[in-house]
Amino acid sequence: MAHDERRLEVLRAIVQDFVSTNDPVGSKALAERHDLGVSPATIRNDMAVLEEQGYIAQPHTSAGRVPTDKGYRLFVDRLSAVKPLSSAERRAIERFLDGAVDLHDVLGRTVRLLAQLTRQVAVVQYPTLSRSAVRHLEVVQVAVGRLLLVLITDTGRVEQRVVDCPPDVDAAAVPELRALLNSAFAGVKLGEAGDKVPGLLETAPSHLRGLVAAVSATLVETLVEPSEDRLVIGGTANLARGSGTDFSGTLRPLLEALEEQVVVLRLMSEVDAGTVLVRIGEENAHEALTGASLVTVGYGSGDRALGGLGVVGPTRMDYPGNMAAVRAVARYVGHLLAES
Amino acid sequence: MAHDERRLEVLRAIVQDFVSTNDPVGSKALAERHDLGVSPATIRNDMAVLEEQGYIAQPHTSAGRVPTDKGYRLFVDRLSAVKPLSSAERRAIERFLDGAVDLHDVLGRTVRLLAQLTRQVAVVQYPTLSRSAVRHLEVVQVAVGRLLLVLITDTGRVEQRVVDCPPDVDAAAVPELRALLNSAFAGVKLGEAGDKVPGLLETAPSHLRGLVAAVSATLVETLVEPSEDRLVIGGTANLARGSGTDFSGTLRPLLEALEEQVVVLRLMSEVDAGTVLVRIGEENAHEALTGASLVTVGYGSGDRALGGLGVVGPTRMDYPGNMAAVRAVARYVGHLLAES
DNA sequence: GTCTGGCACTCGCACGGACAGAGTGCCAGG
DNA sequence: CCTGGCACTCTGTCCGTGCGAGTGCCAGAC
Repeated sequence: MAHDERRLEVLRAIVQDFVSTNDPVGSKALAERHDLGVSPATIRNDMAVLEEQGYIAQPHTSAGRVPTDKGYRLFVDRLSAVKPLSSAERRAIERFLDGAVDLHDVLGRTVRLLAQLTRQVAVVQYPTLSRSAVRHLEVVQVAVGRLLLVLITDTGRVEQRVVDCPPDVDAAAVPELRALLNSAFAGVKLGEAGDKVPGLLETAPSHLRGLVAAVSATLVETLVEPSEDRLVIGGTANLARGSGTDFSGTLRPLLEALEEQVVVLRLMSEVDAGTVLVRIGEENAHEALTGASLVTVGYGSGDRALGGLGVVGPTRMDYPGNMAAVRAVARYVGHLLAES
Repeated sequence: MAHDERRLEVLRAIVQDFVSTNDPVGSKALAERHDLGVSPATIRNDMAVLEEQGYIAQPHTSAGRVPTDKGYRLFVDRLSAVKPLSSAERRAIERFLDGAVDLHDVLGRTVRLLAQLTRQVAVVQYPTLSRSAVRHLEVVQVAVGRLLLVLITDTGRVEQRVVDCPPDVDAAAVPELRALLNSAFAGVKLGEAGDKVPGLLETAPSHLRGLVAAVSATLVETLVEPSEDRLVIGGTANLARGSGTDFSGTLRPLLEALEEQVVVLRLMSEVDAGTVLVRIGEENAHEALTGASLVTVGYGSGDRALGGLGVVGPTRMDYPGNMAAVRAVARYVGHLLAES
């Protein structure tokens, strides 16, 4: 039936117009800006149906129509063509990310890049520790009875903890301990590090056993604990754009939720590498995100995602553009981390 | 002269009232809320003088008076009594900061704490590398022709860089290199690390010389470079407080300046440990900060400041309270870093 | 059956005048 | 030198009006 076809076309036009102008869009303007081949009156009929179905709504009786969350959802699922990035954007990605000196730098650049490309708030998660593997463990005696444990993962992440130990540990024990830990944990995914501890304790020479137990405990407790995952956030200035028409009263809770991190981290934990996930308005369980949309994707080379990244913005956002940007950046970051 | 005395009292009252209510304050309200012992008419005369001297201004002909930047300056310099923290606040500081597991955690907690105590945007600088001393240098071979250099400072900061090296480096060279670097750099302030390089190169055995040169170069270039200093920012949600009366149109540039970091870092570099520095409105050279005030102080035990911390807020802020909070937190953080 | 043009209707919003309130400056008297 | 009183100014607000945008519906055309 050609009707449904055109009705969807109308919805698409409404979304596009509203996203670019931020004004409720009326039948007349629609007919002028898009050549749908029909008159405003016909469009009005279609709009009435779309409204009845819950895809659009009018803020006031005599204003134009605005897409609802449900309308955006349909748009994202069925109506938006994949928008290829411009070559300028591709070049910007390379220029921005090449030359990063360490993981912190990579993620910092990534978040700035994403914020700039999408003009939204960008969020990048550190590679999840539990999915990273141990590249190296370093032990340094920093004082009597005090060891510093440094963990370096294959994703370039470096974490350190101070471990208290008996004061009678002599200098020779440290290299021994280091060797022991590395042979036990090197290459092991951190999520599975806990399983290695019993075996390690058995094979450890008796004079080191207490030490190994203490260090392993710290390793598993404070480093593998996934709640420790970090987030880098940037581009919050973009929230204050558009003279505050979006997020008029909800800006503060949103900023709070972003700083809290825990909400966003939970959402990030659901991402898959390769599949861009879009959450629109009310679809977000958390109240502060009710008026916002998230576009997220996992990054990481190969199988499982190392972490997530994405953007947060008003429901009135350029979904195709943001999805394309997020996907492209994630892909590039994945490659970057794989080579290092 | 009793006149000047009372005039300053009036200014103090104006600042206090305006800070707490955010309404231009008139002579009548002043006479009611503070017992200055004189009538509104007399206060009006004083206010006229204060206005002529540039300490206060009226936004509209028939509105109350508002302190100018100059007025705040006088208030901060001469009129504000040091406000001791409540015991609840002291306890909050301890509760918040104790139990931090590493430097990142300490600074993260600090920024949240400051933001919460002052209800402003909080800013904490990582300990400046150039003033930190090397505690330990670690070298790990992560691949053929690729070394990972990890630097641990006495302030608990950990930085790492990848160094390319000739592919023929054998496994035995790594511990040798590590020992060499540590004996040369341990305890050395990073700002002076560059001076040690020539001596190190001379004493190094010839088969390691190339390697040592490459590693030292990376160390000095990318780690000592002070521009690399980092900032932690929190509490930006507080900017959106007060229904946006402060920072109405200037919110965005301010957020951008904060994210840019470089502006704030420059200001931070001027701090002294122990002396709280207040910069008010137009006193800030950078345009985006023109409508804001900064309260900063250096932290660090003993002589020179390791880094700075402080808050950013509207010129209409509780200076005594924020100064007290900033000072107390800095002192506590200084102790915390000294023990670790 | 479907689309189209026309028409009456409903609101929101911008404009403008009136009004009340707050605050000031000034002046004369204590 | 302070005080009470008074006239003046200005802003913010409220209300009524007119305009424009947009809709819904209906009868007629293809």
